[in-house]
Amino acid sequence: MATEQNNLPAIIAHCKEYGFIFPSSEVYDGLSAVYDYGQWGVELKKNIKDLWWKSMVYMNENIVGIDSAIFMHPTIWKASGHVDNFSDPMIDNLDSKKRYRVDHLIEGFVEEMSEKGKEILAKMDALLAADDFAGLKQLIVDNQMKCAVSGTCNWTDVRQFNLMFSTQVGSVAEESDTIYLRPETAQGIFVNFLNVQKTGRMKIPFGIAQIGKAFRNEIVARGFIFRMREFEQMEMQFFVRPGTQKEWYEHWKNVRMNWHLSLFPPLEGREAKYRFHDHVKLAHYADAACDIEFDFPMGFKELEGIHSRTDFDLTQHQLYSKKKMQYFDNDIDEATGKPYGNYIPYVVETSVGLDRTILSALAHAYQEEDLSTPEKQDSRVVLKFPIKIAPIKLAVLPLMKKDGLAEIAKDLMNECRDSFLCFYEEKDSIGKRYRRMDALGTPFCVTVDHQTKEDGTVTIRYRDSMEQERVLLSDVKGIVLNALHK
RNA sequence: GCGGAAGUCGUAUAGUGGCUAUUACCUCAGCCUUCCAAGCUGAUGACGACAGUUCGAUUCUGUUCUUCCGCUCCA
Repeated sequence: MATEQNNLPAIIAHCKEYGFIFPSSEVYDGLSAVYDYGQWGVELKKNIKDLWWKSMVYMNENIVGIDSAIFMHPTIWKASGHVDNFSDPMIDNLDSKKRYRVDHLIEGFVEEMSEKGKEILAKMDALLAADDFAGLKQLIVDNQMKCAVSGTCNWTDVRQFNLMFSTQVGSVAEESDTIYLRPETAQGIFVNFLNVQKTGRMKIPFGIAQIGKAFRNEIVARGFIFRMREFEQMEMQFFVRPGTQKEWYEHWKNVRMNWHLSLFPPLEGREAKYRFHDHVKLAHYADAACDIEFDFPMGFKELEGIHSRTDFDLTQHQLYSKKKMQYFDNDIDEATGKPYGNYIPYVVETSVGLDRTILSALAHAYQEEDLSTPEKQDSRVVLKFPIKIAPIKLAVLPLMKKDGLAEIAKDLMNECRDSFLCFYEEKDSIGKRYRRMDALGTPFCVTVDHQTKEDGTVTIRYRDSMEQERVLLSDVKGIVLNALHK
């Protein structure tokens, strides 16, 4: 359980005030559950993306990346099951305010019936197939199906909630021209499975990684950037020989958990911020699934999903596209002494929400520290980002504008700027500038003073400890690079 | 989508059916100072939006948008 208070409102305000994340279209009152990344948020996002990409693609010779289009052939979403599963007719009870999936309500109703039940189910299937919502409501009312909570038959009309955004391609608005914005990035990998396997001469087991936007028309989108209508996923589909999926599933569970832990190691004396949550009820495509959950300000919530998707997706695409999705495995099966031969690979998926990872980083890093002494009340807000994801790595601050200190500082900026993002500031007192950098999460500040002109040293000040030490001006770039690559 | 609550400068706040809408921090310009939010002078900037009632609405009413809390949903 989270023992700290929910500081999400403070984080949201901080993100806006310091240029990390703004409500989208704010001058027009905003757009529900859509946010824009500002000048520092975009750096944070980019750094996290790079870390993930490096750990998945660069560190594994059998994993390559792609970037597939957001627009895809409409049949893909029929094959994947999204057209059917994403658009269930729903009905609300007006007294209890409970919402039901119509098919669940009716199936629950007929559960204890025999002959009459089958009759009703047959009717329901026919009505569902015909998209006859009025008929479905009539069926519910005629049979006096009651809400389990309120016990009444006071129902709204049957409504359909399609969680996929649609748009038109081409000038003629016929149904065949309706395409969907992808609700997940995975299908872009599955439909390119053979392209990548063949052109990359990939041998199983191998993986395809992708970072990209996906869109879901959520009925309820809440929790700042936790659940947005437009969001970004970082995911990898790992293709394996059937029968080995279990061990690969366990392998990726561990690898992915360790990635999160390496980014945010557990603080001493504190409970772990991450945990696994195994799915008991599995989705239609999976034979094993779990979430990596993070202790967000609003409690433990899903950050990443690890799913063993079997051969469901590739089989479906083979069925709908009428193209073979199989792989020829030359390795020798010890049981038979012959090659494994043709098969449709099984898939283990790791899929992490980029925006959620950003929120987890913010939640982890955001701290209000009391620095009061007996003489003076004082406090600071500091973002303790790991150096690798900090938007600005180094702030260069001349103690004052005069006496040529600014020139030395600017020379240092020019030396460092092609290696990492630097920030230059000469306004206000040095203490104020340090605190401003704390609020942005900048790990290092160096101050150029008069002594610099004499002996070529500067003060380096550390964000987390607030300690300062004297180092050679010529060493500064190396110190930052060293910390960055540790 | 349902129920509840709330929207005042960038942030946090005060207040009002009627005078130039309060204060602090922030931001900007200048002076002074120079190693952890110093000081002085000045400046920018807000009643979420649209209607209605009214001589007059930021204030009352309605609608709408957005946010938060709870439900619901979560392939």
